[in-house]
Amino acid sequence: MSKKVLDFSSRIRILRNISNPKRFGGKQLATIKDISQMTGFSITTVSRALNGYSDVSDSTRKRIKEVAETLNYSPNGLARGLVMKETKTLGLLVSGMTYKNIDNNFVFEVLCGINDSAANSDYDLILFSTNTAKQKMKTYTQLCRERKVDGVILQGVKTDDPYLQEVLDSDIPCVLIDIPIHSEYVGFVSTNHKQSAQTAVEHLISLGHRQIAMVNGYPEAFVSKERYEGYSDAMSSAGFSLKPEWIVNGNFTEEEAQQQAAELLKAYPEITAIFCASDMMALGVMKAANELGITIPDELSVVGFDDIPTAAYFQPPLTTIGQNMYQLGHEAANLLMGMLRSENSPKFNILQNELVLRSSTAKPGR
Amino acid sequence: MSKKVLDFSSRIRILRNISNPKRFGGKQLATIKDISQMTGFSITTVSRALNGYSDVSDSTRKRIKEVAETLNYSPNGLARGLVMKETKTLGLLVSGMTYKNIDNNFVFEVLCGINDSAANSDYDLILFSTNTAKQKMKTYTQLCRERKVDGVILQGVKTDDPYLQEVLDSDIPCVLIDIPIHSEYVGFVSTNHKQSAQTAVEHLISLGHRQIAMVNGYPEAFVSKERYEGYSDAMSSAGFSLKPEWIVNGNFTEEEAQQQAAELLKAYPEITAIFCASDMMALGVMKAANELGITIPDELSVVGFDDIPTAAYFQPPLTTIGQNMYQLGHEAANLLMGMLRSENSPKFNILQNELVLRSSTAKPGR
DNA sequence: TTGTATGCGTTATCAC
DNA sequence: GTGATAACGCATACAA
Repeated sequence: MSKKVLDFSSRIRILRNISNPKRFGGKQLATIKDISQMTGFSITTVSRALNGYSDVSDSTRKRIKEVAETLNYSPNGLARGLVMKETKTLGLLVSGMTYKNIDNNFVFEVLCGINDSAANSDYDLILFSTNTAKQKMKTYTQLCRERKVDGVILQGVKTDDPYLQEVLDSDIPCVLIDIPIHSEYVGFVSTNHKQSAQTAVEHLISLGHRQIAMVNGYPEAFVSKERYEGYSDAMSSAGFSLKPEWIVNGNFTEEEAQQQAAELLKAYPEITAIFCASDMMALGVMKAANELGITIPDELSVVGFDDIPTAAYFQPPLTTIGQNMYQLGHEAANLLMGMLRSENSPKFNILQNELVLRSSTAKPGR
Repeated sequence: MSKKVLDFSSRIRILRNISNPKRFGGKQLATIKDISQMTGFSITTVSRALNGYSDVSDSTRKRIKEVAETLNYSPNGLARGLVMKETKTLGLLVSGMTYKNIDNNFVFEVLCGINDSAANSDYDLILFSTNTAKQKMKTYTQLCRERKVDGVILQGVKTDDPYLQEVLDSDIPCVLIDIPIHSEYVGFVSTNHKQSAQTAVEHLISLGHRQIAMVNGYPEAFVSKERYEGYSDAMSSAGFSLKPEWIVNGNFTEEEAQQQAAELLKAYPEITAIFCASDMMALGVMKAANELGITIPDELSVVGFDDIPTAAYFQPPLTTIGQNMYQLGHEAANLLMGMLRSENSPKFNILQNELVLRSSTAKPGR
């Protein structure tokens, strides 16, 4: 029995050398086993020496580290992850990383924030590259479990995404961006959308505007709901009645916003200001106004949301609500890593936006 | 002997249930072993059934798939990678994913292209989050080997980066963006920088300009060398002498370009046009001109490079060389995956840029 | 301080 | 068509 085993294993060993089977990086990489053989110490000792355990003599450690160096040893993260139950990777499930979103810095800024945060830790990021076709095969949860990420950040998923609930129900630590849910394994980051919207509208009101319309994103989005509430609160507080027909959805795209705004401005020429739920939609509104011969800000004031880099270059430069997306990503990653570190670390964080005054708003004229 | 083994293993098993040790996702995840036990088939059969091997009966496969479904089974990518020598992940070593680069869509577009390409395959992306501090500890090669990526895309690394050579020397399949090196394991993608620069300058010449300066990036960058050559070729071909003092480096930043341009324009008021190696630097140049009371394009023509989204909103809108960064990323990923698939797949790809005419260039006036 | 033995979850080889 | 079993590279409980 014992003999047979030896025979078999040695046969394998020979085969392995002869046939040079497929292996990582093409050629054979050094393992702790190799170091063990070269130094004469057991793989246990090698492992502990390399991992900085105290119960190994200085001379041994020195020798082992030397050999590791000369062999150009790198630990195998897969093997380590397999036994450690921890991979030091964060999953990123980010919508909007596709061709048509290229003009939208939003996602990139968040990404930079996450990346910078991870760079200061020992985590790497894994970007789940999925499209609608692939999504049908694997749920978000499956992606995370196969890759064994320690936690995941979700950005741009819709509140009614069927897979979202599955992630929330799972026990994968998770941080949501702009979806306010927190529980044992779930946290979130967001900004004060409602209050910011209110501030934006109050700014218009303080300028003397009374006839203020709104171009929102789409109703299912959490941020749209919040921004709408801010708008309506500001209007109500000022004693103005809400006109449902003055609130349209531009689906966060420039084109739809332009079209919606054109109809709005034609049907209700009394409108003197429009609050938009994104800068790109504000751009659409400005284009619509332009085509109708309405000058901004003299005849129409426009406020955006986001403060994308381009907003400062619009004609006229756009007054908008500035969101610090970089910080949002940064906080998201920090929050997640905190959750991974301890049970009772904070589960959410709400950042404050600020009104950026430029030249697209003025007193109502004409 | 045999008995002792059993004793020990069962002790472990008990311990494992009692102490509920740390495990992925908090709770126990189903493995093929569990499926094996529930169905009564061996783990070998389960593995083959799940992986679609033909030598398993239909009824068996059906049963196994059923149980896998109810157990909510997901394969463990770590274990699989360990034995398969393949992880289906591509590494991304991208510089410029940090706070100060937020305004630069360049990186994001490349990323989108890579991401979209990966989305149509079975690869995921791993973003190595490194900073200067961490870089001192681990080389790019070490990062790749630890994570066992199948290949890596390098973007924004400098030609003189000490770690670059190490990656090239390693046997990790690798695609470089804008560094023209190819060998057995190395490929690259780039655009026709030199010819595009030439085209840009020829455009200025055809407008009647003779006194054309250049604001370049920094000398070590491959793209800067190429763009300089395009500039000098165009000048030489037109019979104009090159004035070294008219060629300055703005280090690809708006600020430095602005400063350099200011000095240039003050020292040589005869200059009627400036070719810039990036749009952000062109913006700096335009600001410098503005401050000196030089109007664009009447008194000074400016051409940029990149065609970032904002360029169309500059005042005046910027004439520039349009690079399709999305496509660049897309091709990079495709190239790499092709190399992973077969030995003799193409190793490089050079995309064509195009001149985008806007309003920052005109006939020399004054 | 060091070594032995076992397991992490999967695939591959071989025998039946 | 199915099942033992070795192996991937590493970490760890325990014995020595």
